[in-house]
Amino acid sequence: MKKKYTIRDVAKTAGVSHMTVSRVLNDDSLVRESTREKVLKAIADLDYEPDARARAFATQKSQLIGLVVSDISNPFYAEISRGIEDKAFEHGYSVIFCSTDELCHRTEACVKHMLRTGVDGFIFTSVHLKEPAVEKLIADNVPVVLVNRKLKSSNYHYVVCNNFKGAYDITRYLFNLGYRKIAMISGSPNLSTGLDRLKGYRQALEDSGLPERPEYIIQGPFTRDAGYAAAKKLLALKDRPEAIFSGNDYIAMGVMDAAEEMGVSIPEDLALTGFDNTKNSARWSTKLTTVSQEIYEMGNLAVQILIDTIDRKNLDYAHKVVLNPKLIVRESCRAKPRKE
Amino acid sequence: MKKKYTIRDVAKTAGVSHMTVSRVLNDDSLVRESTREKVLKAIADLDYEPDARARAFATQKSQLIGLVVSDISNPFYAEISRGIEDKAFEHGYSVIFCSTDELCHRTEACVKHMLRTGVDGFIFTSVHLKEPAVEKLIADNVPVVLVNRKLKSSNYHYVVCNNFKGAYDITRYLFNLGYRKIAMISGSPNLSTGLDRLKGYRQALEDSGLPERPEYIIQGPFTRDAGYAAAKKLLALKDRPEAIFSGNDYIAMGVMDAAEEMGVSIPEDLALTGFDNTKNSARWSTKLTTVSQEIYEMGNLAVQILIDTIDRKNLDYAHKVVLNPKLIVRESCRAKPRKE
DNA sequence: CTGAAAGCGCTTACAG
DNA sequence: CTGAAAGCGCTTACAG
Repeated sequence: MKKKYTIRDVAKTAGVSHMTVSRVLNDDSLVRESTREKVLKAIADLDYEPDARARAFATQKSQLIGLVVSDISNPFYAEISRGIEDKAFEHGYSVIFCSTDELCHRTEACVKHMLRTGVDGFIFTSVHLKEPAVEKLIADNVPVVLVNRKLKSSNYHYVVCNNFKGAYDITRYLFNLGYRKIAMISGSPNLSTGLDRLKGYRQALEDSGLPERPEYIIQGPFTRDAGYAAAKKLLALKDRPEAIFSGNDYIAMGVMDAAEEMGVSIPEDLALTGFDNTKNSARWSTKLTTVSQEIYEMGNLAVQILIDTIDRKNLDYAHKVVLNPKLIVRESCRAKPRKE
Repeated sequence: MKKKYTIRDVAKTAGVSHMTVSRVLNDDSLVRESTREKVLKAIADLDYEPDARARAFATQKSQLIGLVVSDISNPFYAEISRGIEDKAFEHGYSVIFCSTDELCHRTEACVKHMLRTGVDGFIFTSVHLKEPAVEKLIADNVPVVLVNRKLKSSNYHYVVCNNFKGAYDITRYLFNLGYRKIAMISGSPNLSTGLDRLKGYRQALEDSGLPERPEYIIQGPFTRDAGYAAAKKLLALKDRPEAIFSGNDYIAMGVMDAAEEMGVSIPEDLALTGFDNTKNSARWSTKLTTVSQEIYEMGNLAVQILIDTIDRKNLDYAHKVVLNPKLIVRESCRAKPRKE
């Protein structure tokens, strides 16, 4: 690196005190215009850059947001991250990220790591219903915003999609298409997303006057493999479901794998839906009916709330933002043919 | 936030000087075991956490890596990012990221922003052949590693895929399948990836004794839309190509769109290949023959080199790592049928 | 509008 | 093995 100039070098060059330089740097208006110009010239001449670390230390603010995410390479989270990044940048914040792979001990390690790097606040997109490390931060009044998923405990800031409604609507949609044997491959029950979607499905069954059949509900991780395994089971049932609501699009992808392997045609023999409207899900071997969330916006909003919290330390009441999802109809399900 | 204890509070509690506490914190071996225990107990009792900002200031190191990326929400870059993150975490570094959307002025803004946040070094995954902001950093001896793409200038650290070879191999593969009319929809010519893949294609044509036909080469951005537009043109030619080598998988996706629209069947009427082996490209409406790169590993290696550079300031010679790509054969192209 | 003083919480370098 | 001194480069709060 080239040799670093300090604020005092600039001051000497400009013939003022270092305090005046500091004022110019911070756009303090209490500087005579001619003085400001002298200082700006000195800054330009020396190609001076203020020392970020010194400033962070003096102000007790790093302008750093810690983003704890399930997996940055998962497109869903990558899109949230982009929403977070853009808004953070706008406000002069940087965001550091850490992937947990959904493991609580990694969440804890990430938090510790970020505390050591000195973030001003946290965004979590990947919490389980219980997550001690996160709950401790909240209890300590560290600025925290949750995105996508919620904790079981209640008083904190969050931005989520109305997963209950999304699941309810899509199940009702299948019902309205004429299906009565509707199975659900739900995500993990210790995640708020999986839980809420399951609740929505159940409520829709009830409101449709359909019985809940335990063998039609399979819970597991939100993965293609889990979807594949679950579909193999469901499609092997004697009384096979006519429609499957998948807890997310990756699960639906696994269902497609299984269906293809078992010679089950979608949508002829099986109506299939997903959840999330994952990028490109419109282009899979069968175009997927699904539920879209405003993923990017969730990230955006979270940063807004977080920065408000950091600046105002206004932790008296919790921001609870619930966005509405939207049904996206594609070819993977169509009205049930009236055979018999 | 709860009230912060300092190193001096711990010292007082433990009945030692703050220097001794500092030593314990930094695993300095020159501390008597009994003293160390006293200090550790005091740290635990107060639930003391060292102040990251003060430490960064005192050591002149933030343990922060700046990652400048085209778009974190693009799965290709998200995977590189994950490779970077994991290795960084291992070494106690955090990574802050900034997306540029391939715009030079945004690269510049990101660099400025990261300099202000005080990173110890940079990783760029998205440079154009010329990128003044990056070249300036390199000239100033700031630790920098490029990943995926190279600059035109020569003396710096980089980790890339052998794009020339990947393109060469896949073009030869098409030739060996019996195709003679092979078009290429290349990425942008001011990116090293696009350029090298085009060179590989050209060399393969030459070595195959095939003439280069200008109307068979279309250059543009690495996007689905660009692929679509280019394919519309190519497929409308009087002497239509029998095979299209797409500069990346997204372009190939656009080709599929165009082919579907124009009633051209893949692989029956048109052999198609991509580049990158994008996740799930095995599951598109037509499974794509493509070239795979070790994306995650590129990120991993880059961090290794960057940290070496930061620690040793060993900038005398440049690390140039070139990884070999691999041909992935799937159903989107098959041997040319011998008709006439 | 400008400056001298004190301090943010650590670490480095030296003394013992 | 332990401690007193000085300093990293800024900003905050006060004085003028």
